[in-house]
Amino acid sequence: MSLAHHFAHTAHLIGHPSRALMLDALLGRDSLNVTELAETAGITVQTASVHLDKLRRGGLVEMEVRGKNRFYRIGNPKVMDILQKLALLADKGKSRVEQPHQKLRICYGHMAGEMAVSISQSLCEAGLVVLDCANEHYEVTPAGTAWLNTLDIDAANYPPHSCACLDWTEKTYHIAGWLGHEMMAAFAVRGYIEQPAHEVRALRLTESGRSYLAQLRAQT
Amino acid sequence: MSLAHHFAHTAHLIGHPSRALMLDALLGRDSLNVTELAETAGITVQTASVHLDKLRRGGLVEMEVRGKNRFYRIGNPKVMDILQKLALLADKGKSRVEQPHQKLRICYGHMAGEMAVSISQSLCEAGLVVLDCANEHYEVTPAGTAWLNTLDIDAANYPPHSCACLDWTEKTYHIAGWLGHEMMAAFAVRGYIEQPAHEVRALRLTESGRSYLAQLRAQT
DNA sequence: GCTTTATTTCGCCCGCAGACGAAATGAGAG
DNA sequence: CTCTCATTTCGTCTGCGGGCGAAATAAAGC
Repeated sequence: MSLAHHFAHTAHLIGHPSRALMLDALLGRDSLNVTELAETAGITVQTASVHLDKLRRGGLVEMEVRGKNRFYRIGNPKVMDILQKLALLADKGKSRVEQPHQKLRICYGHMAGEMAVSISQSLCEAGLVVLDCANEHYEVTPAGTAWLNTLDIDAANYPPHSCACLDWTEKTYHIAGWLGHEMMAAFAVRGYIEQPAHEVRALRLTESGRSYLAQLRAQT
Repeated sequence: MSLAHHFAHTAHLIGHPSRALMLDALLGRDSLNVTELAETAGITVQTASVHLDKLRRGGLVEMEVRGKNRFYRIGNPKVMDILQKLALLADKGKSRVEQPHQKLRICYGHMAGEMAVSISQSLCEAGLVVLDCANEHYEVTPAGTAWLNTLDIDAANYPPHSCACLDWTEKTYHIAGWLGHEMMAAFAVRGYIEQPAHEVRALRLTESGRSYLAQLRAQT
């Protein structure tokens, strides 16, 4: 009576079309406000409001009041995990994705996961960026600026430092902010990383990406 | 549009009270027929029938026709996993169950998981049972029969061999069939194993159980 | 063949979750 | 203070999914 109640409640929250659409929208992005979420779900704001409140009390999303906006985000990595597993169960028999590569995940618009952490460390060791733990940001060195130019990224258009993000599972910092965003975009364009079909926030390092990083690390 | 649809559908199936109760009932036992499941969920047979059909098409349960009965069971270990994770999300903040002990799980009425595999291997090494891989069953040796007597189990009441079950995750055999069932019951009565509250098909080896097994292993 | 038992299909009813409009609250901006 | 924008609360309506009774199907026993 107790256990069934528990998982039934959570599943019921996820199982609703409108709520599912909002959760889906939150998977890729950092955080969205009520109006934006209502729009993506195709419902009015007041309906979205009660839905988000239920999701929040169910522990599926977190809310942060910023100004007159209320931003919602998926605060718990377990939620991502569950949504992914649920989706994989749905089309069983069709796509036979056995072990979803969770080594690279999109973390609030930048890259996260094991691979991203190791990438960040590689760049650190190569002297392209410097991690400032006290202020929780990365600073781009002159060598780093030059390197970014080879990726068609002009560091002059951005602040001199970019946010460092503490990964949930890895417990180490990795590059976030504008640098993380641009890096991910550049890597994706060049085919260094790709997003497998039917995967939530999962990225895969391609063969060319692997060799590129190896070459980068060798230049140190 | 696609991904949200997928996990929403599966979650919707789980999220219904009646269906959740039936899934819960299936978690502990091997397989149940429609009538039994309807009774545990507190609904009529015809309603349970359509629910079970939905669950089956959703890939959450499997059906086996045996005589005029149709037995349903949870065929996919991922489903157990998901139900457990969903339940853990539900009462987050209350019970702080961080790492559910999945080392011992009830597998279709017998014991499974790491611990069960190691128990089975211990009995093998102690010469109490002999694994026959070709026929996928365990044979009870004379020494094993004597040992079972100390657990108030009379091997004479049963066939000379008991099914061997290939564990999903462990990829090795462990004792199933009547022997697995009786062993689990005997161990539970003697307090060697216990079922933690709020846990799905999870068993914990108690202190006395640990020492009992150590003693058994030492007798070899 | 008929009977019994298990399950599914049909058909209808009903409650309530979810949807929106309107109004209230909250939180800047000027 | 007022105006505006974002969000929540209130009140109300409606669609549809889940529920059951009745009937159809299936499978075994006699």
